[in-house]
Amino acid sequence: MSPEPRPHTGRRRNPAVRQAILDHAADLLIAHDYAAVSTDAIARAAGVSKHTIYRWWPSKGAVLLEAMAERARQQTPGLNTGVFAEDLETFLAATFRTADRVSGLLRGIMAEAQRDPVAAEGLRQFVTGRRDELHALLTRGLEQGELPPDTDPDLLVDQIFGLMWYRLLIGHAPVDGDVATRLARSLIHRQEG
Amino acid sequence: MSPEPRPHTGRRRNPAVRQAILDHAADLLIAHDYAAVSTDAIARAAGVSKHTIYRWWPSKGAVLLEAMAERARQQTPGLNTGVFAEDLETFLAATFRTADRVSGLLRGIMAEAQRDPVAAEGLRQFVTGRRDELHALLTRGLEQGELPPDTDPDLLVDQIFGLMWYRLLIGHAPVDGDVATRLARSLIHRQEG
DNA sequence: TCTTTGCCGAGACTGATAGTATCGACAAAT
DNA sequence: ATTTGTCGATACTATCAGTCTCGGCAAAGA
Repeated sequence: MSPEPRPHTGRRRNPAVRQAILDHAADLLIAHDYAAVSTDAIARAAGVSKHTIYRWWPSKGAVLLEAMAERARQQTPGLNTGVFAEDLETFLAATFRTADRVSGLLRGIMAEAQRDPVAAEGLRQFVTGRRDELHALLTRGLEQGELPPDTDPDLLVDQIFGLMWYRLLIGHAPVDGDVATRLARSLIHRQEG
Repeated sequence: MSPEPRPHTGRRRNPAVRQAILDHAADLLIAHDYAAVSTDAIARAAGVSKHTIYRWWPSKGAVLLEAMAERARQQTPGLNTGVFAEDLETFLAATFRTADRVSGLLRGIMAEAQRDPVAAEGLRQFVTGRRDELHALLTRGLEQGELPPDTDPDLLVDQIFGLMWYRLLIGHAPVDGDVATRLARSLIHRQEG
């Protein structure tokens, strides 16, 4: 009862096709409204059969999610300089600016995650990764005494990413480097009160 | 060229029908998955023709939005006691608990707002109202010296509501009275550092 | 009471979309 | 050469948002 007696013969998956699907899915979501992005549209833009999409991904949300993760991986916020205040500001500025640039992508994923469990679980994992990064950074700041000693890192992480997503989804205020700076400084400054 | 020479004759709108639509729309969104809530489902549940829904609302998102606003109006967070720390905690606890109870409704609206401009604009107005309330409360706390003097109320409002929405939408952590309390205290405590 | 106006339900209809199924061509490994 | 599996084309089902038409009926004025 070996699960896979024959490793893999026959034609292999074409990586160019996979990349084309992910690229065009991301581009469509960034450029157009979320409502305009259908699997047919993705297939058409990528020059690919819809069948091929569903061969490799279980749902549209799964495609969009992987496309987002792919884009996110391309830009990782810079390494730590060791100076907490500087690191925090850099991290937030890079995160916010990138998020704003691909806001259509993020908003579409979030909407899809509310109806597609696969996308929801994927988004949760993605978000967990980002939260862990920021959590580690904040913990370091806490240990260095750069944050109030009674700070709850979990709560603070959700305040920061929460603000970002909230503004992206509602659109009442910008998500840019300026906000990132102001936010970072407001968190640091408090200890001097 | 009088726009409306005859004020209004003929049969009037039945308020019970309007209420039934809004009630069942909200109930469906709270009880079921967002994906399961269609206009057909709302019409069926409310014992109403789909035609009647579209006579009074321009889109499904508009119905859901008004249903949400209706529910939100039913519970207004308690009045101010004058003690800022107490008021803040009460406001947050009431807001968070209510939001969690109708989380399905909120998540559905947010998803719909990403594809329906009518729902987006409505949600923005709704959210603005809530933001103004909290903003006023925080400003009072700032004037009373209960918050760090360099606090930016706009930023803080978005941190608080941002955390709430972020947790509702991702579902990685609870939105309850406990979180509200911890959050409120973390904001107050800082001045004592 | 009779007529007009407009609400409302029933249900057919269009168009878009997610996801599935079938087929044939073809590429890769043995 | 044969087997295995990829891929495009295309048709298909099912669902859903939103429109349309029809017929019944309730309310207001004459």
